[in-house]
Amino acid sequence: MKRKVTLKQIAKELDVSISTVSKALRNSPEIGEDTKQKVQAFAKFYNYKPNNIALSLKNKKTKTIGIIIPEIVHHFFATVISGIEQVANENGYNVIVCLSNESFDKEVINMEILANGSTDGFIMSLSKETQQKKDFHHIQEVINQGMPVVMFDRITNDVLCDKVIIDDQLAAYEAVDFLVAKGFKNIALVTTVDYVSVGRLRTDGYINALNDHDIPVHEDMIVKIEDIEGCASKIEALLKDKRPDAIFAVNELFAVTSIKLAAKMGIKIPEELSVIGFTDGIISQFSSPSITTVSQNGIYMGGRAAKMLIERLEMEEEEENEQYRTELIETHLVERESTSTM
Amino acid sequence: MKRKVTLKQIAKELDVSISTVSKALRNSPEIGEDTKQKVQAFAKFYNYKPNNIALSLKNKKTKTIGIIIPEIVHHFFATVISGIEQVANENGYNVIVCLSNESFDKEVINMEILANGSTDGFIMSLSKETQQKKDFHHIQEVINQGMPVVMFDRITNDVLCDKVIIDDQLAAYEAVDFLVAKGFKNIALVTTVDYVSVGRLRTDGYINALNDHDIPVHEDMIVKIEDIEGCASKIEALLKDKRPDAIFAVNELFAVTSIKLAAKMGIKIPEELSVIGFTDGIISQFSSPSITTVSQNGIYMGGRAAKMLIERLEMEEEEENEQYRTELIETHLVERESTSTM
DNA sequence: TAGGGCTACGCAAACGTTGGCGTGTTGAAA
DNA sequence: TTTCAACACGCCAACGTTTGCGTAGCCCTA
Repeated sequence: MKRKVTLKQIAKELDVSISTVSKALRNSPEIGEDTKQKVQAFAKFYNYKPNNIALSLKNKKTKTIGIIIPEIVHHFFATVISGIEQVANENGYNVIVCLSNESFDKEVINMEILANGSTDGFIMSLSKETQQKKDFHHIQEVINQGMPVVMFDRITNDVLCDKVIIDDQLAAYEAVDFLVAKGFKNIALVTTVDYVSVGRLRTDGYINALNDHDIPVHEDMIVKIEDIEGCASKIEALLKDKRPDAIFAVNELFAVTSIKLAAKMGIKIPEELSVIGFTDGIISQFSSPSITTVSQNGIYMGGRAAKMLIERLEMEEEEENEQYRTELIETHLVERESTSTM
Repeated sequence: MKRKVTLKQIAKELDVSISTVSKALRNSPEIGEDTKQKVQAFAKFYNYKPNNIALSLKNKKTKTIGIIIPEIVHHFFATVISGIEQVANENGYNVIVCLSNESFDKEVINMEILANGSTDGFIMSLSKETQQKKDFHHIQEVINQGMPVVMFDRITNDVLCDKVIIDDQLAAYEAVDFLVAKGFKNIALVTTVDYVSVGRLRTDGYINALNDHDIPVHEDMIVKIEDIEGCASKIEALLKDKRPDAIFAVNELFAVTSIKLAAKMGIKIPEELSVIGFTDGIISQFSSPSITTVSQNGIYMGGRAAKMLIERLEMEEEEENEQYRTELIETHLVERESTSTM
């Protein structure tokens, strides 16, 4: 077992000083040709690679991005990570991933740990609990310490930083508009509880769309789901009691669950019920019928977030007052089998 | 913007030495009561937290686990990460995730970068290209340097290290056995090309099961898929030409694709065709009909891998010769709607 | 009053790097 | 022969932390 070789060992072996080795390896003109040759050959032979930790300590840069998301077993978040990782890698950064599991406390702890030198900045999406508590001191603190933060998808306006989001309200509006254009009047909404920012916005879009088309908004056509466990019964009740001719669901899971329940009740899709989901993930593609959905390009979103963070990290001091940006990612409707073509 | 406070700053402010501050904060009996009080109060006020990088450098421990997987937009891998992250966190470790995108070169580069001090050990699943090239020098090198490696799912026997796998062959055998027990004779296999280790093993299980039941194995009932693009046409040909009464697919995607294609061709599922998949993911649960599948508990698998790695990391020197283990994770068949109940 | 022991602290090394600056040696020009 | 530049290298500090060991000051005892 040969441990990693250090500058010191090379120096000792070659009977020169540590700094000579360092400079020789970095091709400094200070060092003579033959010494350089000797050092470089030796280093190559022993496969010398500088120690990242030592470099981080010296440079006060870790070349690492901290990602904090609610969960990873979720297609959208996985795609975002994928996008971040790609752009990060292209720019010489690594990513360290922490999951909050929708818990405020875990989010805080993770941030604090990573903020103590492990990362140069953060890309994050808020946990449900954090959105509910509206307590963002941990994020503010990190920003105050001079670490840039980029928030995506589940964001808050209470913290000033770069953000990457889709126009949730507009996207929802367009989805509902699409349904209205098809002639549906009895459009139900399956959404999350209000404190989830994206849920709230999508709900607003739904309401606005109906209002603009002079379709009355019935509260009992709106189902707000707290957690996935109890979702079936609520949707079932909606289908039975209200008999909507279309459903707009704010995520894939709600959409596919609606479809499955409807199928079980003998409601034909899309003939008797059209369904539109949100987030173009695996489920929408492979469910039968496949689901018409508002596509949200996670890879692109992650890539943009990474780009924004890295730009800020590599900004010169003088530019540092550049103000924060909020980037809107475009969405589009992917038409599939769950909406009728009438 | 108040930057992080260091021991040195506290020392200066309080007019004591750095080591006094350090010892006071760690409650050393060497330091007088009142000095301790003063230092601790000051540190708390300024929210002092030791710098992880400096600690890593000093202790030669990063408390970080490197994860290298082919891709993250893949339910199974996401669940494994989730399991790793959880156990890692419980033990004070963070995880740094790198994606190989099925590329040998990226796998090598990622490992080399992380091995230069960024992580204490690795948990990995091989990229397709690596399995094909059978070149594992990068892994061997890391192990030689004294960093433990735990491989999961896509492993190789050419490298000695801890491993966590399911008994792919047995699981496949049982799935096919299940189909045979239902009376099917015309059982097709949709699998990967042979160099993917798990694909190969599952194929072997299929063949063994048929052999044991004296059912002839027809090569043309076996479809080997290289990449997902061309998969539809091959499966379509199989369905049309061979008219199998059951299909065993080595992953979710192949299973759901088979089902969708069959449905398009008017083949009723499960009445005319039963399908069993592998990996109990989102797709199997939400597809219609939902898919009977061999469940592979990714969370548990990741947790076990993390546990094995951490145990080895925290092993005393003297125990270090403990030999490598390969842990088998149990699978079980989840019966759903895609297999007939006859 | 000298010696011993204890308390409470500081010094310095170490982890692995980098880079500014100081310096010994050489050779050539004056 | 003296002087000076250029070259080639080493020293040292710094990044932030921990910890073994040295020691100044004090009190107590013989």
